[in-house]
Amino acid sequence: MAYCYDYPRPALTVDCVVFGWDAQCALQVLLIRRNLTPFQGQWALPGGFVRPEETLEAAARRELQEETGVDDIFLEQLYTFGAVERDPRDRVVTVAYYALINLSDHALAAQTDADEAQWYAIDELPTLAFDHGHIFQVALKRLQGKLRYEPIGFELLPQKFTLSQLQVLYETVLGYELDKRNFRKKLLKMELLTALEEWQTGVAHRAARLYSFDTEKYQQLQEQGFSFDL
Amino acid sequence: MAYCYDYPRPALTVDCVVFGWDAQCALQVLLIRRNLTPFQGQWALPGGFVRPEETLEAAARRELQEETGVDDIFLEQLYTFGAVERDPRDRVVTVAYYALINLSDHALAAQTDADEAQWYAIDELPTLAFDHGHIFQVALKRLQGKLRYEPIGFELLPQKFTLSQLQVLYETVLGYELDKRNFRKKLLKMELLTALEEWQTGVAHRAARLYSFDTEKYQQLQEQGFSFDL
DNA sequence: TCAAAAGTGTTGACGGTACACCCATGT
DNA sequence: ACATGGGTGTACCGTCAACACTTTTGA
Repeated sequence: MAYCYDYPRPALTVDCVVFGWDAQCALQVLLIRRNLTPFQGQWALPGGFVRPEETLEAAARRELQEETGVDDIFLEQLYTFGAVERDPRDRVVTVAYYALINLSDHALAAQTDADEAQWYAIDELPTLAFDHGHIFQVALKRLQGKLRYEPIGFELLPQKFTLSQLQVLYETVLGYELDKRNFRKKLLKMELLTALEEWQTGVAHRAARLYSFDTEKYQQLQEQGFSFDL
Repeated sequence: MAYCYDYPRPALTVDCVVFGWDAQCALQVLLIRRNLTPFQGQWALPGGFVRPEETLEAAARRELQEETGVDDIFLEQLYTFGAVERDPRDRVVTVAYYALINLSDHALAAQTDADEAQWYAIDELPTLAFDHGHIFQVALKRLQGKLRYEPIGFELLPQKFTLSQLQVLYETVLGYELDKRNFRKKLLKMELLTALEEWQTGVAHRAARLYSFDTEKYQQLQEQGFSFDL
């Protein structure tokens, strides 16, 4: 396609806030160390320029793959940031995405370029380049908001999980405690969890039953007007 | 600022889905007739290119002002649309906003350029240019979703309104009926409405009391963790 | 046998829903 | 006087929150 519209164009990038959940039950964010100016050497969200022939989401997935080896994960558009001075060198508008991933299934692969990628616990983040600190805050707030009324917490857990793991996830992300009995009652009544005939292993106490989230059932119920609510 | 990043750049526009509510209690959308190719002569959402020195929201407000004379209204980012072929001539990414306005207070001013602007009832929309039909659908769904848990319905009404007007607004936008007594009880219990010593005029029956929405009180309550819920 | 987490029910309070009639006003 | 919408209360039911003990297992 030709350049039909002759106006000066802001540059357009995508940036990803990738949330990970590990076996130590801490919420983490994936950062990369920049090896280009500006902010060379500083930590930043993975991201990069949108190419002319790819959609925004495709650009986000490509950058994630290139910079961190992460593939095939939950990814959703967050917000588009367009402050004029957010990049000191040029006008750059960025479409931010947030992603959810469980660290037990997706180890960080070797990166294809020289950037260093690393997980940081969300309460120990270094200072981030550009307005990435702000973008992270918006993403965290969105995650907290969505957790209660959409079943996205399961994206952070392994496919098979215990109810306690799920509860700790909710408590950690939301930042407050939940009653064990009420939590279990509410979840099981929704009938979205499949109780497996499998149990937790490697623990020094009674093993908990494993469950899996029934995506198909959720879609069915959703079409009938059901809406998830923690 | 110089062009520091040497990549081909998609063009960047903003488009606005402006919802209006009129005295006939119908939800409307503001459209303009295009006088440029592509889609010349077709109806489209108001919008245009983002200039290098303005934020996205500023661009949206400027385009609205230029094309429709509309000023100083509720405006919020909706979503960013980046399908590769959404503009047949060039790669154009658009950041969509939605706006709410009450038609009794804001008549359509004379437009500063030659575009024709017009309100359409949302169930009688013409075919729209580009993917604007899709953008409108997304905006409508967002409006329906937000109406229930944020007090944005008041943006569509005049500053002083009756409880029945508010109820009709909710019923129309949400698409289902509400119980009069329960609706009033719930709203008044929130203590967000100020009962005025003023009454509806020009009706051929008992005049209803006018209320106004107390924005300050809402902000106070919000800081204390209160959340609006229809 | 001890430690550590798994698993399980009941009660009281509150909020949601359903529902019908009289009142005020203008024509 | 009549037509039109304005305005009001109660009873039932389901959902949410609070709360403590027994069971299982590995060390």
